[in-house]
Amino acid sequence: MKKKTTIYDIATKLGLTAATVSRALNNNTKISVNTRKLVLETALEMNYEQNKLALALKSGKSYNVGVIVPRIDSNFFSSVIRGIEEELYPKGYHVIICQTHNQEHIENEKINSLVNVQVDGILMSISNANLEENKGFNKLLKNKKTPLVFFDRKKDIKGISSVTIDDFKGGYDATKHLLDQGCKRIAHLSNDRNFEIFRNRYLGYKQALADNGIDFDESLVIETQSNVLDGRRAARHLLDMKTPPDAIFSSSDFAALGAIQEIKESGLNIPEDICVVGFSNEPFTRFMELTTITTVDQFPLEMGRTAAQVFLEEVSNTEDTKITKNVVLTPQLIIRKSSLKQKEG
Amino acid sequence: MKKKTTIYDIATKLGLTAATVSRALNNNTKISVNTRKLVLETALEMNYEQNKLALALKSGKSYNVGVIVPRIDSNFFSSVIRGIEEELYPKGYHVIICQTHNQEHIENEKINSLVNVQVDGILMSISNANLEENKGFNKLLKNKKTPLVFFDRKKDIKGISSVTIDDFKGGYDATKHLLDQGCKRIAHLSNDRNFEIFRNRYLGYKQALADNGIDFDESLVIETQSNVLDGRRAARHLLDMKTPPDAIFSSSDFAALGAIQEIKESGLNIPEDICVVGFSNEPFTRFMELTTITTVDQFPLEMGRTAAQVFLEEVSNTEDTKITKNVVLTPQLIIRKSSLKQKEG
DNA sequence: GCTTAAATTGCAATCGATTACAATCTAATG
DNA sequence: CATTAGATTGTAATCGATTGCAATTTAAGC
Repeated sequence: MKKKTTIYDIATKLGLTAATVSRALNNNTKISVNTRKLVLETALEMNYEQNKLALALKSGKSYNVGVIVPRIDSNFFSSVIRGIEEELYPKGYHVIICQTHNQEHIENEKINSLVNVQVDGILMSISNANLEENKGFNKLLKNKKTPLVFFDRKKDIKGISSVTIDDFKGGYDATKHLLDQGCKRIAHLSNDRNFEIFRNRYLGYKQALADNGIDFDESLVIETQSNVLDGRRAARHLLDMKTPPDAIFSSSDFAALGAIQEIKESGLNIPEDICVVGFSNEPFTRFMELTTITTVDQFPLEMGRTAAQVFLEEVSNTEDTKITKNVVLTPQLIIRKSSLKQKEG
Repeated sequence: MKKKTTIYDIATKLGLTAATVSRALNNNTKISVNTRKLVLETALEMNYEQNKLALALKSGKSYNVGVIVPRIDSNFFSSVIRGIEEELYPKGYHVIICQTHNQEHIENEKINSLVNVQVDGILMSISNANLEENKGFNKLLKNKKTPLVFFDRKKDIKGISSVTIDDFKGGYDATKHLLDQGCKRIAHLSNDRNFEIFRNRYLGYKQALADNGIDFDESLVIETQSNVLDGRRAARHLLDMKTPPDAIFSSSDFAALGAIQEIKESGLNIPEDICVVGFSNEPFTRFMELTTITTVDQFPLEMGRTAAQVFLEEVSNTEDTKITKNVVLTPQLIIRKSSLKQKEG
């Protein structure tokens, strides 16, 4: 097995120096036309390929970017990652994937690990609402040369860029839509509101109620994980109330689906008896046969692309002052059967 | 901004040599207990972290593994990747993601690119049925030091490991199930049979027919892409036949969904008039309200884990002879409403 | 106290590419 | 023909960690 050819091999063959070969290959400093031609030809003929590891060591740039998400096997996160990969690969970057499974200590570990392999930047959706208490994270913060970009689940920290959607607007629009449908008693399946995204959806919900003269009723807000079973449980609880709600706005499509299943099994009709709105525009919400689910699209592909662009801007910034961007994408309410009552007449 | 501390910094501080520090840190050659203790303490105190890039250059091992898939935003592939990441991270590897979008030239490029950054191995699901004509791929083949593991969409190439499911069995079981339901005229939505997986599902389908005395009818096999629209088109075509089929076995859940939509809109009932079976156990097949979809589970998480294990075996193999493993997982037919006729009585 | 083996530690090369600085060569000018 | 600016190329250090071999120190044995 022959080893890879290096610039030294080329240099030896041509009676030159590695330095000259390097310069010729990089089209860089003044090199005579003949030498350059000769070097390029020989390089081609010897199948030369630049050793990226050597380059990385010398330059300190690995051309790797780390992406940290709670999990990759959800449509939302995999779509974001798709966007990131598509945007960064053409610029020469490779994308390293890390999952946290929503566990703080794993998040810590992965941050450390990525910093340790000298990624040129980290794009992440946080799993730990108290990220600032995180040792690895703080080290990253101080070390300002490695750009950090939050997407979706961000934390509002000075000097850190982020790409999110306007979750407040998403929550507001969803709720307003339910009000427009004539609903008066709208429940909300929230999630851990230590995370900005869930807090903002909740706040949007509250504001929409307030703007439309509906009293906020805390008993109608239920903290729910993003899964079908939890959605069912929450719906069951709501249906068992003395005065059940006439609509549910869920901050998760999965929980919305669970709610729909529970409601239907109770013999109630959607949207006639209860309207339901989810959040994320997961593919299955469109695939439902009877009751396609109204939801809020977060444009994950776009979010990934944008996060990547922000990273590129930061990493190519040569100024002393750090660039910080906080991009907020606009969500879109997608109205489907689960919340659209027949117009009369 | 202070730079990272290196073994030289530690050495200087202790009046030692980098070599000694290195050995002390690696617990390796004989080093006096005192020196080791001193070095370890100082390293801790100076926040020393090994520079992985330097290590990578010296050792030739990057501890990065490349994963190439057609796209990441499908439940199947993202689940495989999840499995790979979970298996490899504890062993110190990072996972680099590449998408091909089923385009040969992109696949080529990404293979080259990964080899170029000296990944320690590549796990891939091929996009190009003629991969052997691929320059970058052949270079990889000759260069036997970098393990290559196919998963799912493999090519039968000597010396290359693979992890797949038994697609023949998957196709056979699905078809047999339909026959058991009393179906006599079973159509098959296939896909490009230059890929082994689709060819094997097709062959399993044919064999099940043959074993049960049903004549194979080529006009009932339709080549279909894995998406809803193509499934609809194929179903339309089948429904328009003089003698429409009484069952459809689709090698894709998405195409199966499209078929179901088209069939229902034609006023026909599932499974009474036409039974439908898909392939992959995509989440939505379980979420259908009226007609949950019978499908074949490919255990993607397990597939990813296994592929990673095969890689680990290959990479830790010190023998001269290359290990080659071809693991075949067993698929599982999951029977749901779309194909289960009411038992009489 | 001297010899010798064993235990530690140091020296220097290596992995490949880049680059400041020095050296050499070319050709033009007076 | 000598001088000199400008064009090329070479020298050597650098990025950090590892490791074979040499050198030194320590301890043991007589």
